[in-house]
Amino acid sequence: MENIVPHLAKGRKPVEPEKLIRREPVDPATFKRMIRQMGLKVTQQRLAILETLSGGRAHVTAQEVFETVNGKYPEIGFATVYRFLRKMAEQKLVTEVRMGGLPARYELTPRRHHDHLTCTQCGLIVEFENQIIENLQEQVARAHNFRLTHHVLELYGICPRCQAE
Amino acid sequence: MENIVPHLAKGRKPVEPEKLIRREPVDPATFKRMIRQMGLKVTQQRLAILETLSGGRAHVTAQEVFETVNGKYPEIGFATVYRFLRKMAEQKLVTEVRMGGLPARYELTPRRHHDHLTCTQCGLIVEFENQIIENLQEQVARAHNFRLTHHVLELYGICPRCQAE
DNA sequence: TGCTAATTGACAATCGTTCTCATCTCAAAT
DNA sequence: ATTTGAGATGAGAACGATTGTCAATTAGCA
Repeated sequence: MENIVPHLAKGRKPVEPEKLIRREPVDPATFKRMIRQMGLKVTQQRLAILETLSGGRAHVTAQEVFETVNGKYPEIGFATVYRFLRKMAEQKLVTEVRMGGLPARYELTPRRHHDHLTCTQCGLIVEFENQIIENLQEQVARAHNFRLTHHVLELYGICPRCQAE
Repeated sequence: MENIVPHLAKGRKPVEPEKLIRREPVDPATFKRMIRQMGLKVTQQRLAILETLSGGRAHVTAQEVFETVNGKYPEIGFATVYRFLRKMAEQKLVTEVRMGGLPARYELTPRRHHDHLTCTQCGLIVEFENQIIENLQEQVARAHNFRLTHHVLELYGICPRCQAE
């Protein structure tokens, strides 16, 4: 059956791994600083979670983080992963990316703000920045006397490779 | 505990009812046409759901639709509501509005496309149109050779009334 | 009016996420 | 180094939204 709610097809063929956006690994010492900065205790679990967030694919679900960390620290519970991700999101150290009704994906908050362009066929995520759009959003909020706190801009479409097929 | 995932506070005071966006009721005969147009059978349940979608608050959750319809037709099951809303969303007759991790809200697809500006304190929803933003989105997609299918633009902030408090 | 596929209601199941609580551990103060 | 207590953890139950299952019902054409 078709799923309309999720903007990504369920039985989709996954995007080629080498196309996934990745980020440079972060120095482990930095992690401790980040955790202390949040006023939290430094634990093995939290370091492992940060390591996972930093090393591989940029946009991961809580489940994916759990599974990866679970490989190294089999005793970890998924509640810990969810809890820490939430804490970090509160402090804006990680950013949630929500695509329709699908599980939330998390990324270490990048220095520069960006939005996402997602392929509904293969799940490819392309990041883009557009300051003009940002400005126009501010303008819209001002016009309605809102104080803007954040926004969600997700574009969905078919990537070049999937169009070709 | 703070909830970061939903972009709306859980224990929020609800928006004043008269501020809720409403739409003009639609002629019942139109409903039958809409249902037939989708290649579906006309049933009391479906008419009641459409009536609910059309009459009151513009943006309603599936649960709210269920409860309203349930008042008139106590035998209705919520599966019927979900099923029909999904069918209509597939056919783009209704549009889903997703705000963070909160339950999806549905509205009869309006003639003119618009996006939403939501108050994270009281849940007030303001609709806005901005053709320039739309154009820029198209431009971004083109720049990455994507064929754009749809987008989600939700702005979140504090409405004037909540700022005043 | 009778037939048949579409639709329904009841409720179980699922999925992502959060809560509970007894146990454990980091790190500040000794 | 040891104590100690707030904070963190793991296991699993609970949760809320949504979807699936299936036998019983119904719309609408012949």
